[in-house]
Amino acid sequence: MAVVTQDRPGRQQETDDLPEQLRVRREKRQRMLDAGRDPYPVEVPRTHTVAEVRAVHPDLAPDERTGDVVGVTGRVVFLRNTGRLCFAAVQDGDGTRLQVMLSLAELGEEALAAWKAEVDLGDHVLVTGEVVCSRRGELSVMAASWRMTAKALRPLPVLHKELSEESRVRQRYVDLIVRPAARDVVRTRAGVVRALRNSFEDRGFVEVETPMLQVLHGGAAARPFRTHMNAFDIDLFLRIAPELYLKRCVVGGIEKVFEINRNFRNEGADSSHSPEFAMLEAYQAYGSYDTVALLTRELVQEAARAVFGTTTVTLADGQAYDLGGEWAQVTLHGSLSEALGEEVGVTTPMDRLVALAEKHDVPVLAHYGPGKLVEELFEALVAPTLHAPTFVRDYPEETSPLTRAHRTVPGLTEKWDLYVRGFELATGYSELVDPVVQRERFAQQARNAEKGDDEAMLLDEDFLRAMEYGMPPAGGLGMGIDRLLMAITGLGIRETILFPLVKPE
RNA sequence: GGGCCUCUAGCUCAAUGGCAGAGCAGCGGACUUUUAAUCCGCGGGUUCAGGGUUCGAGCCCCUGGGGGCCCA
Repeated sequence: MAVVTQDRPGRQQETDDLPEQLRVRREKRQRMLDAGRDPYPVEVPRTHTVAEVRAVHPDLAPDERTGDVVGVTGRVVFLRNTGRLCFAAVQDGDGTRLQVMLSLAELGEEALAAWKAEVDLGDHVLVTGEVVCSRRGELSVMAASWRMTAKALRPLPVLHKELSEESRVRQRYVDLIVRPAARDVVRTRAGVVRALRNSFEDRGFVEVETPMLQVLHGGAAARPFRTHMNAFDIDLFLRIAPELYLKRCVVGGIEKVFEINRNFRNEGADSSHSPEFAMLEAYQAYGSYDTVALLTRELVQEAARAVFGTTTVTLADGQAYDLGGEWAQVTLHGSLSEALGEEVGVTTPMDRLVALAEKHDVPVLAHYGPGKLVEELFEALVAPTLHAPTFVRDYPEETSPLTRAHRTVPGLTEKWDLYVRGFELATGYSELVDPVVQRERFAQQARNAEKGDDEAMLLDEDFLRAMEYGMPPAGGLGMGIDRLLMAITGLGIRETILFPLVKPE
């Protein structure tokens, strides 16, 4: 792309309006250009990363010289311009720091003066010289030459205090520069996703990518985002779940299939919800909710081991949290009955549930059926108490329209939710594969929509057609990647997502 | 949706209704061993926006906006 720049009479005026520190840096950049020194060179002769220099010379004695000449690059994070011997620390991309020293004797008057006049905190520089150790015992590069590799036009924030929470999120690039923990989260997340893929690979699963732009949204109970496609002049939805497409894959013979990708839900944003979030879904033909429960536990434990080397993870608040071993299993109605001190089951009448809800200050909405109300009671009374990883099993048919009926208890489905530290981390099912029953469930959803349930699913005729070709029995699971990061790090969701959505400034 | 807290210099934060400040950062000067160096000097503000009360508002009141926490 060709960019035409020209000096306009107003240019000086524009820079006059800037805060002093931004103006000063722009002027330094211009002075470098005027002097024929490129503040943004295309290529610089880096010979070693900072970490490599540190690895080669781990234990130099004070004042020791090595004879090794290296070229290191990094962002200047410490700057001490004294008379004839200057000190700086550069930080490499991985956060490793190294001292550089610039002396009148080694550099000469002109290069040293240029360093003092042109280099600010935050600039990227290349320093070439001998690896030495300072009199105070600090591993250093004694500069024989230096050059700017990228002039920063904005000052770094104070390096000794944390950025405000809002700045961290709005300017994550700055957060990443100044806060090692922010960089760690990025690497932890990458490690977790890699571990998940490895675990699936080991078990013979195939990774696929299914549509994010959908004519009909389905596969979950949630409000969707809408968008418009100009070429076909049709409205589309951003997907709320990949489920109905992954099941089409299973129909087609991809018997072990998974997808890790983004879902979009047009709902609130708070410390545990993001409108776009990364989701894992997996389907296993000839499996059931029991086999995917085991798979889920192994996925989480293998991810923790891959990233931390242990299933006992240390959370952000310093608490240790054990994800190892077998995990507890309770039933939805059983755990709720225990919390209520009164037996409730799938046949407990609506008026009794409403009375219990009122007693415990749980709001009852008009379109709630008994199943939905039981779940609301559970979420209010039981979920927050489930600290250790716990599978909560056997949910009402009413709220699980894509799930197979329980093999022994009428009115229930073979579904579990996995709770960790009080929040829902994953969910699993014995999938419904009877197309006639599936059609009836969709019809019920349509009736719910008419009663005002804006999370009700739409009837997907093509999905039903796929089911009518025959889908083998299967277990399915879904797990939020962001939630998984929260579970093993103890961080809020805005810390696990690099660039969470924030309202425009 | 409700309640509470918060928004001031590049960053992090102070400031009984009475001259808008500090640390770091910046600018000028000194310093060949500094580690958030030290010393001398200097600049830097639409106090989130708009309205109101007042002799006088960063502070009190109202409306709106951003962020956070708690509750539902």
